[in-house]
Amino acid sequence: MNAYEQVYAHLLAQYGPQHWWPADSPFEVMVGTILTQNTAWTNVERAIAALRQRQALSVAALRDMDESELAALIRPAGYFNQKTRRLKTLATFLHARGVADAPEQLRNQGTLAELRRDLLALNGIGPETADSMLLYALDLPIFVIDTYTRRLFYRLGLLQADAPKNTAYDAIRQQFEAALPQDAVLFNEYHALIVAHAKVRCKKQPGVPGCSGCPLDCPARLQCTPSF
DNA sequence: TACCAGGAGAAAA
DNA sequence: TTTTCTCATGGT
Repeated sequence: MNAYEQVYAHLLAQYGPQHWWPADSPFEVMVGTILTQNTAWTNVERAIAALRQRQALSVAALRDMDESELAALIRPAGYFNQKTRRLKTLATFLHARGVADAPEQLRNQGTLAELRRDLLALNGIGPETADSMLLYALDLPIFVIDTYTRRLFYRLGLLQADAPKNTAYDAIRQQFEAALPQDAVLFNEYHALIVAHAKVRCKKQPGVPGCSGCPLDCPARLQCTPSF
């Protein structure tokens, strides 16, 4: 068992299955990936709830909706003007691809690499958002790299350097994918567990060398000694 | 009050 | 090419 598999086993044992993504449909996942950009999930939930109340969680509804109304609905998620444009772009894309009624069918329209390229070409969809859609909405085996992933694996010494957010995304992703079986279910659970771990707050003696309060690194952002 | 939260794109250096 | 700025709300 390599280091990446050991970390996964550790996280799964500690936190259990996370059952991500928290959504009722693949399209809701796609909407959520945009709404959660640089935003706490609790705020996204408010926006999703408003969209559901308005029966707007469909490609057609988002395409047809007035921009000002859409912006008002997603206001709790922040960046509402930006995200309004991004949701409109996504809905227009899915409609153009002929999958407005079943967005999950997008997965049958090309290889993983082709679909990723097409999503990245859309304004407002970067690597993390595209990969979240591919993994959590389309069940395709691609590993999502986010801030939590970088921080945890840098602290564990499994990443060479704490690379800036705008660089080395694909290099880090490929490092994970090379070390693990190409399994969407595994990638799904692994990333969700990393997020679950990041949200935990250390309650023991953080900052003390050798602190055993955390199994991997200190979620309190302090310098507990990483251990397996 | 200041900072952070499941980023991305444009502008500036 | 790399770094900085902008977008914005809600919780702590």
